[in-house]
Amino acid sequence: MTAPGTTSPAISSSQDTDLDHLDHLLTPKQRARLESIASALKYTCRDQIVYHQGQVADALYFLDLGMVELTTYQKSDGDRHIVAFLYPGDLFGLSEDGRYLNTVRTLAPTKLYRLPLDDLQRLLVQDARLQLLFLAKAAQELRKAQRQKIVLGQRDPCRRLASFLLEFLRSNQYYDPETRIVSLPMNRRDIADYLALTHESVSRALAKLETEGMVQRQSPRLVRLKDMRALNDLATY
Amino acid sequence: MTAPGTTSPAISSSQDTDLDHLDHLLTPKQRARLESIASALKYTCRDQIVYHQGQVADALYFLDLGMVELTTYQKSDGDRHIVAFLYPGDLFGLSEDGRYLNTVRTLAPTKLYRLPLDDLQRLLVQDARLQLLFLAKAAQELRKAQRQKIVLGQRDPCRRLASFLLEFLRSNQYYDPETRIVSLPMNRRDIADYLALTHESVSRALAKLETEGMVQRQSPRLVRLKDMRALNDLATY
DNA sequence: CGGATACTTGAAAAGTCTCAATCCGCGTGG
DNA sequence: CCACGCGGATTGAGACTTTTCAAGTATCCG
Repeated sequence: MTAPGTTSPAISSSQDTDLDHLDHLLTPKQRARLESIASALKYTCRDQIVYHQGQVADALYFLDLGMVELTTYQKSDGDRHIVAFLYPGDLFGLSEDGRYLNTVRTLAPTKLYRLPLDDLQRLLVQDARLQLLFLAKAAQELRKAQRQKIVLGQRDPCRRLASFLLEFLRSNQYYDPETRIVSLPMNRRDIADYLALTHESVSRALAKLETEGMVQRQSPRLVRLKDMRALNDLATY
Repeated sequence: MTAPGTTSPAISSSQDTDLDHLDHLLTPKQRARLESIASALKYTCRDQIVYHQGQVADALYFLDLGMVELTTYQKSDGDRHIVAFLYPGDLFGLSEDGRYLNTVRTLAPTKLYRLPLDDLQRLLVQDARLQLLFLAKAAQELRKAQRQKIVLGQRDPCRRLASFLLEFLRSNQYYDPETRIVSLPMNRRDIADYLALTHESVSRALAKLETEGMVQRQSPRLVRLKDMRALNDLATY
């Protein structure tokens, strides 16, 4: 990631990691400006709603700590789709016609910043370099969405699950490189709704990955990645 | 869509239509500036490559006329996925680590503008209001990707196909509101690679929609939308 | 008009989903 | 500290659907 002020195009910025919070790219002045319009929100427990799909959209949110899920509900209320799991450093608050497109729910204790849209727009018009960072964030989300679309295009549930597990490599909070154990912050149904499978299929896919020696289940929520290479091959094929 | 200079947040802009080309939102000065860095490209026939996945990314592209497809190839070369079909007014050129993520191919005679990244970045830093328009475009692409992800989550091929057909309502070039006929600019295999199906399944789904009275095939490439309401219900469910 | 390509349709195979029962882990309360 | 109970997770069998493989038909273009 390039610092603001360089000539490297923000639009083609490289992949971010957990540590690349927006903050680290800001000049002290930019940081102060953003803080002046931002309000910090803390959620001490999981399953809290940040906002609902269809509510009037008046702010953008910046995830600082924890994890949230973005879900979209179809007309028949039983049918939901988890659009994304967000990590620290991610931006959310996508809207259309002035209303939020998703419902945002916390999966863990979470800290985030709320940026009112009108204040933010004023700020971004004043500070074009700061705006470039937001443009880069948008590009990052676009890449993520595109990747996820390709994952959903795979027929084999094992491939989808492998891709899903490998997403956690970016996370410092839910993946321990020492033990190579992923600590899943969501249940099987959430994973299923994210990968467009049933929760039974998720279980079966995980069992298959285990019999093939790619992973090892310590407990339902703790999965050890045994053969990273094989998982990667399966995911990217 | 709001004109530049209003206080309505660009990030929450409403849905665009074919007519909402970037040009229409520009001040004469902005337009002149963009033109000064842009070079027009014309493709007189289909199946032309604009750029390949993996090439060094040095420009953003603006689609003015025609249609292009964005495809991503997996390691094994038989496996491809069509990420998006782009309409006039769409922006493309997404990259990661300085290289394009997709291969872009024309599906019809096409006119587009090439905007070199370094020139563009300079311009966007100078003109923060112009940059807001690009931010809005990025948000629009993000909405599109999210919708498409939900479509791929549907199991039923008929639903996916219904969503696909309804996407053409936005297009002035490939949909005629009078006769309600969609003129498909791509073959069954392209549709299949877009919807994550086989081309046989696309055929069968189309046949099923026809027996159920929702559409009528005039010829393989010409599909009349008979029951718009039913199609919509099927797609959005 | 002819050839090649694209499209449609059919039958068998493979896979996931549904429904159901069982198992496990975790928190609660005794 | 341990037993209990609840929700989540796993596993099994059958129904259903899509894919695969193959053949036939239509369409487009030279």
